[in-house]
Amino acid sequence: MAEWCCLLGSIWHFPSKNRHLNMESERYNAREAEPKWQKFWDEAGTFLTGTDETRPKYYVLEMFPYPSGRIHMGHVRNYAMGDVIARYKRARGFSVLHPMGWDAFGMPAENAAMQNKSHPADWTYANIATMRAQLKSMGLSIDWTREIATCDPSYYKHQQKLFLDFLAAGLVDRKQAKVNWDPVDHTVLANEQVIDGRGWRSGALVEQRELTQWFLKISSQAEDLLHGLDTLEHWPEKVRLMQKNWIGRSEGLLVRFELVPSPAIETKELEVYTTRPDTLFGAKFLAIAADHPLAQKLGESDQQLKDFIVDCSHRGTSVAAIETAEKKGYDTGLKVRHPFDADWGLPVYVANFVLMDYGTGAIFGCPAHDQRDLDFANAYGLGNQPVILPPGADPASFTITTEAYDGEGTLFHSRFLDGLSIPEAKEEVAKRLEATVFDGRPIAKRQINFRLRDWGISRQRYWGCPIPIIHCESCGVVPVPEKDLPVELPKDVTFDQPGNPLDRHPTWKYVACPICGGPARRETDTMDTFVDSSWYFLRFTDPKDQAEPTDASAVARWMPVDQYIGGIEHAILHLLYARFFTRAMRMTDHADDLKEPFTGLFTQGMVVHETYKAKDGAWVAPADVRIEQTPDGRKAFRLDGGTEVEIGSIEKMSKSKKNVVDPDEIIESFGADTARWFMLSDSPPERDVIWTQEGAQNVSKFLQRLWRLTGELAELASPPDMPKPTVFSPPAMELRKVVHGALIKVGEDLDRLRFNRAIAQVHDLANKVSAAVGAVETPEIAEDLRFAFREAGDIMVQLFAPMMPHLAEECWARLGHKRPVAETPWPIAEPALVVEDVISLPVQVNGKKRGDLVIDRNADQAAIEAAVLALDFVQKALEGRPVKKIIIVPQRIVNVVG
RNA sequence: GCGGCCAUGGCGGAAUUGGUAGACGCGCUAGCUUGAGGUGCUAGUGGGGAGACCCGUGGAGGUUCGAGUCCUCUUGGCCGCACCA
Repeated sequence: MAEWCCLLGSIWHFPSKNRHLNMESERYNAREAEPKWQKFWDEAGTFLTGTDETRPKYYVLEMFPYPSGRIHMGHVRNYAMGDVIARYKRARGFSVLHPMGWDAFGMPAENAAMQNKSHPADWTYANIATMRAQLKSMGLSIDWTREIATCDPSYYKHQQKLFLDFLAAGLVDRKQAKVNWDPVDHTVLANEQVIDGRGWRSGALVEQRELTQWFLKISSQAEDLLHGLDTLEHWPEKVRLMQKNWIGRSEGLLVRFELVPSPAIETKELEVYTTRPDTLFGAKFLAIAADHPLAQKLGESDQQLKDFIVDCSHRGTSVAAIETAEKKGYDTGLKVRHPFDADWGLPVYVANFVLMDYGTGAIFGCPAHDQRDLDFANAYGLGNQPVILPPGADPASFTITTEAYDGEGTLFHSRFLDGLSIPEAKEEVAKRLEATVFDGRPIAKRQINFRLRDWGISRQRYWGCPIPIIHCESCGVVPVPEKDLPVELPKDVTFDQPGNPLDRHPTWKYVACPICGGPARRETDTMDTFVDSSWYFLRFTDPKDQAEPTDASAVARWMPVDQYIGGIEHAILHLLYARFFTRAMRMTDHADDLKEPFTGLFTQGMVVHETYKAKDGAWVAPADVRIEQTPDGRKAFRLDGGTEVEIGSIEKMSKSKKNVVDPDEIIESFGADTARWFMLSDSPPERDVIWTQEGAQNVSKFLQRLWRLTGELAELASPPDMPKPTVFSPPAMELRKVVHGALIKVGEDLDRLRFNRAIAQVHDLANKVSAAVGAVETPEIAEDLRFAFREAGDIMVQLFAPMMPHLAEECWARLGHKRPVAETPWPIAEPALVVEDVISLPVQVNGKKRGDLVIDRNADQAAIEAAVLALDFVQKALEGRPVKKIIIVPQRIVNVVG
């Protein structure tokens, strides 16, 4: 063989001779290998949750899916990311918790039941079975023994217990409230579920209705939820900011204005909330919301006002309506006295821009320093009086016409406040008004306000967690005794009419009162499904516990979640509710001393795909399209008929535009490893990734290349257990440096979730290892080089194992290992290998690179300076100018200034 | 309207966080191999120039020995909130 090689020496420029044979004889067959290894891991229990308490724990969690029927590419990306982390951390020596469950309650199951005349439970569990099989075909390192479904009584039983404990702890409220009523779904929606005035699911225009509802008092935790954000350093800044704005804390003053007595009204005062008490001397009017009690009262005897109020309630909630909404008001004829001057009367208007559900539903208007107030004042000729003088402005000439000034400045035209800064003036006004008594109480009170409202959880639906309450005619609202939990959903329900099947069930809702035994009925509302997902991550720490929702020691062991991964669409709702639940569960002794549920949060981008449109305007699915590279660029043709279709814009995968690809088909044709690798390569994980058929093919080619390269390495490598030689020849040393360099970089990248970079490193490593293999001229190579090839093969496989676990196992076995790579510790880099004795320093002259200086790594400043000045390209670039300065950044760069 | 993010070759994107711009991949070009079903390999590939070199990170300034990175202004795109007093 060696002789033959020498005879045909030139052939070694094409080391592919071997490769070619490998390629023909043995392609990697994902379709066979993937199920084989999935079965192996499953039977070996490789991914059961680590029980070794001496190891540090790592809890990695992807947002659990709604069982809609089939997984989509977004799931593939989400779970591929989580799985890479889980596998990597496991290899790094952590005890890993990586569970999976189902967010299984919700309206689509009821909609499906209506359409198919089936039961929501049947539909849901069938979907779960399908999707579980699909997820398993991805080769995820999940501990399936911890699987939970929120629609299972063994789960919601504990949720009912939590509700009762929250109730006892004063964290639950039942009150009449104006709610968003979805007339299509026949249910109440949270504010957050109303988008542009429409139901987030049905798209129907939402109506306002007064209903008695159950609320979780999330606003009681507003301050803590806000402060907690500061501790969440490993959350995206964007999400923290969104939550901060959502909570919407403001510091202000409640001020009671004395009403000038009028025959129309008995009320003596009008209370407003303001964050700008400093501008009180710029006040020109008061305004109240159309649904303010005072406005309602006045409207009873004033038809014009009544008409105006009705007009306000019809105010559109669409984006366009708000943008074009004019400031409108109605003068009530009432007057209030200025708190600092009883002779100063201010008119009271009903105004369409004042909101009843914020503050007190009443404001004082200072037109000069608030744009809305100015627009209003200009419309009704109320004038304006500037009281804040911008820095450097002339007090004699400073006026406001159409633009309010809300910046920094000094008080003027404000009597005793003149000359103060805004904060000083706020303080002074607060102090004085707190000391002023009207009608037996201070006229003003400091108050912190939040935009965050309590969380209404009542839903008039069947497929949700029943609220464990019984309404008794004599005892009132009675909690279901704990021994009677769970309150299970009745199975015999129909969906042939709109509304809540529980409410019209013939027997289920009629029960005896647990207290008096008298006739009573069950609460027929069920919980918002966001409740289900607000504590599932805690349940995962001990999912089989029959007695309690959680176990303190399990919570202590596993919580918080170290890395949580999901879509940005949950930035506010789910993540805020989960943070609230963590607090509420801690207060009711269900969450140990847990402060925050998720230490690290990562919001991944979407999977997008180009769209295809036929001549007749119909969308065409990618599966029905063939892409060709033509001299005129990429073109798309229908598979049936071959007519060309237009390649349209790249959009989020959606059924309506048909630009979806089915994970099953991808896994069937390319394998899970290819799908996983594609999802992680090129695009940074937080950005959108564009799925293309060509891209998947390219990944598949690279996968085959890794397989062939591993085969070559297996032939060149020493046995797995060979001791490390003490001396290495230059080629062996070179290879080891490359391999250990890649090892360090991939580790850094995976630590920082930079999967795209880690993948680039694997590509680079494969290129370099390939070159080293190609440089071998004879199969009889020295032991030290054999060791280097052994190491190169092992480490290369381990580096891509988290991303392509099935291929990695197959390659690992091919390299002669008996134990699976999934159970092999991460390799340890030898840092000494990465340090060069001689380094190449880039040399700049006046900031422009002119060449490199090769010099001993430990050379001192003087030696470097001397060597740099001796370089001819430096002298040339200096063009005879004297050297003013030489900047040496150690190990980095040299800059000669001349 | 308010707040935030982003802008780098034909494309996706790197850039040790103020230190060699364009790693890696795609695409493209040339050649070799294979000869039929999703090949493989080698070389090249920011722009200009024959060349030493020059120009280049949306645009205009600035700070610095040195700026894709920091500051100011500006243009374009994306996202969140939306009359929250």
